[in-house]
Amino acid sequence: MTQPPSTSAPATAQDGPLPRQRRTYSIGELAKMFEVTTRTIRFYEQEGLLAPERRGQTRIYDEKDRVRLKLTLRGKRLGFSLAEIREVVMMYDAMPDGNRRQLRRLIEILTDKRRNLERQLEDIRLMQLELDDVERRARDVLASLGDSD
Amino acid sequence: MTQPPSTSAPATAQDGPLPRQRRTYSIGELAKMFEVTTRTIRFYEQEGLLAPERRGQTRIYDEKDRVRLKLTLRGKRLGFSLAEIREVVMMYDAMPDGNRRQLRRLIEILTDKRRNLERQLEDIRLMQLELDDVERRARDVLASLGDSD
DNA sequence: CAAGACCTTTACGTTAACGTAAACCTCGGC
DNA sequence: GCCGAGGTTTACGTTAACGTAAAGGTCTTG
Repeated sequence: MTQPPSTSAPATAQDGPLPRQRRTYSIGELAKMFEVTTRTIRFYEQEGLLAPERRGQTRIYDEKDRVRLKLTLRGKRLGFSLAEIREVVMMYDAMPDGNRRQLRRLIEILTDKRRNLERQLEDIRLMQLELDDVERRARDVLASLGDSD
Repeated sequence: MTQPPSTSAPATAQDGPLPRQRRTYSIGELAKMFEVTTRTIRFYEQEGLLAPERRGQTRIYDEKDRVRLKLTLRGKRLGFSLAEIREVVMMYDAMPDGNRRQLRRLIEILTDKRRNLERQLEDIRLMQLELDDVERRARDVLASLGDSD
């Protein structure tokens, strides 16, 4: 790295409503932090999951962006598509001035996701049992191999 | 369906080692059973995850095949690739006459998968908290909307 | 024997989620 | 002044996991 990890300019006295820790990040920093490529991060922006500020051409990410990315990647690990993730994220953002219909729709989606997670929990439980079984057998065979081969 | 659900011919007296329930399935039956297309099932075979017998041209699936398919689909729901699933499945099959190196490798893979599952468990827990939070906020906003709108 | 219902193979099409390459800008340090 | 480490856009390539015809075989039921 050529520059020290980017921090914003020290807050002056008359700054806004106490921006407690106004740390910012470059795209490269985030990439290393989450072990993804910069391409991935730019792609997520293109897909409407991130919207960093710009200093000239350069993207500047703040805390909110970092959290977004974290949640996005977590969703991915759970097998959600970017479209699904965006659906929730965008509705969350639009929530304050959402109308009844939108809010009910959001709650509906959330319920659905939750059902999904419950099923995954069960799947994991079953899968763990399977793995236990396979490993036990493998160890048995290994032991029975004794000192031959 | 034109034919009744396929069952094998009634076992004759001198049959093998007591095939307790020798039920068989057509590709269409399995497809309905698991809510996938026949294309998917044929694709899994092509990828080396299934190997049904043939009666002429037609595929005949037995209990073992059905379980395989079930496990495969469960793996998919957990975000495993077909390649990963095949890796475990094939090693499992090759286990009895596997050498030490293969067995150790299998156990290694299993440990890795298990780590994966643990992480998913944590991800799910966190994701559930997020969803709870979002839903709570949504309900708050909805309530605050009172009778307006 | 014709119509369905089911099966088969072959093969090209599609989508999501990036990878990869080219060509360029820009800043700080030697 | 230029070099290297970062950043940028544009655009074509790739992979997994199927979807979607098209063209044909087999059986049974009216």
